[in-house]
Amino acid sequence: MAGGKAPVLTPRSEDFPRWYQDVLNKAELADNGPVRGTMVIRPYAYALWERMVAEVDTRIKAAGAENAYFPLFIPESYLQREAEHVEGFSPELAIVTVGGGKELEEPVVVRPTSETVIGEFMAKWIQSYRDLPLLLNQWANVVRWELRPRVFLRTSEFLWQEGHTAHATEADARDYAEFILRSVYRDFMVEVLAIPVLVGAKIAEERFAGATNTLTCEAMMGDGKALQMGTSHELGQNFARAFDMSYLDEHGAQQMCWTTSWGVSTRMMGGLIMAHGDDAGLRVPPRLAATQAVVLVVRDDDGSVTPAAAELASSLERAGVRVRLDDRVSTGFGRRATEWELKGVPVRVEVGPRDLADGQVVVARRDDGTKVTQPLGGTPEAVVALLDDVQAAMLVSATEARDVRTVDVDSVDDALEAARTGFARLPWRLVDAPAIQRMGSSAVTVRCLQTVDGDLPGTTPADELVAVCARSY
RNA sequence: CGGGCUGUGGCGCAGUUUGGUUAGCGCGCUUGACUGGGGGUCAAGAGGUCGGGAGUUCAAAUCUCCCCAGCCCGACCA
Repeated sequence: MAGGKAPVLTPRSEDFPRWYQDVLNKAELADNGPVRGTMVIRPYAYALWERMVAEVDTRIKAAGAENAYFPLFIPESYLQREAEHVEGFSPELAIVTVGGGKELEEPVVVRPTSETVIGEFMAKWIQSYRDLPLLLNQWANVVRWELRPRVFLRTSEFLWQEGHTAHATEADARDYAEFILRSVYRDFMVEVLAIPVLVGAKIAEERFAGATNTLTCEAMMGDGKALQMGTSHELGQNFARAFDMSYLDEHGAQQMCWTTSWGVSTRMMGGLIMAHGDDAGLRVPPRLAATQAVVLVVRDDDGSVTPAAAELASSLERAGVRVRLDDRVSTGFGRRATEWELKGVPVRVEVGPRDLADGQVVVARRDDGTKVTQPLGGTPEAVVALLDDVQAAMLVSATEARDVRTVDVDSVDDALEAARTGFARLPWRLVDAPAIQRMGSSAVTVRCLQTVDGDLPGTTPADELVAVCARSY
């Protein structure tokens, strides 16, 4: 009991990838699927994903986009209409050649992304400048055959949201791509996930296949590596030309559309785990949590504790808390406390006979592990307030953890050194082709370009930009 | 595609070199008792075509051959 008990998880500092695997298993988040590279998302993790979907979907709708659904199967010929697009995606395509027992005349591709099908239909729907902008989104699964899969971070099939828009002008398309990045993605990640993200532009080599500009939200994980959490692309007129998305303007002249696409995926689950997790497991920020508080019956010898705990859970629910009652008193207290910690439930309310006798409960917060006693009557208000505190504290600590590992440097050598443990901010003018080569051989890449004060490049001259360099997932 | 390694209850492994009776161990699971404020203790259980096939042998997890699957490193890719 005391002392020499094996840790619940492999410590993060000992073996980070192993720790990640342990969290997936012990917190009952996911399993590997039977086909290599696929994953099974278990109920607890799926509940978190549903919360992500709800929050992101609300923001997407506020940005004016409407949901629709396009087919899983795409004619192979569609992909081929945009040269860079097909070149970028062909190595990771899953292609169906047999259907209904017969060889297909034209193979169909399992969508790796839907620019092409959606482009085809947008072209059909857009006739006039009055049809613009056309703002669509779909929630779907996509398939990109992966050789080095990792659950949530890189799987052959994953769930995501892909937005596709068409605009009358380049400026309008650019503004919208930026708006999505800032007001949908960054806002969600910072406000709900409590993960501070850098916004920036990808360098040409890292752009989406077929894009003229790729914007990104980059987060730092607990081991100092970067994770691309979301992207928003300006597609210029590449897809508009390939699919003939054109319209008549107010002067009766034919014009070509400008399009964008943007997405976030189940990869965010991996980001959540690696940005907030600790040696006791996952830590879920309250605004995301499907279960914000668990009321834990410590023990119940005379049958009086469970009803009191249930009543407390009801009052928490009435106060707007997403709460769950754990009255499995036949399982040891320690076991259950550990389980909820592994799952990262932000607040745990412990109720036992001793507490009831004293007219109080013990309230434990997951983020920093502290416990306080609380008068029974005032618990709902206290928990509501505490959830806000936890949310704020998690963002602060994640931001501090990132900033401590972020260094301003002025040489490639120093950047390589700094990238061993975190992010290096290097003047972009110092990054020439040989420098990219050198960094690449150390698995370091330019994650994004930003202005000096951390904003999107916009029209800032290239030699005033900062390149954020890091190892990445 | 090249090199290396591994397949044994749900998970992690031992046993294979030197064939030998009912194939073990830890975790998990079931049942019960005692417990209970941080993975509690004890006891009794359930669960295995030893990756697949062929062969050698009185006898194969163990030796031989073929096949399959997975993992790691390299290459490639993002």
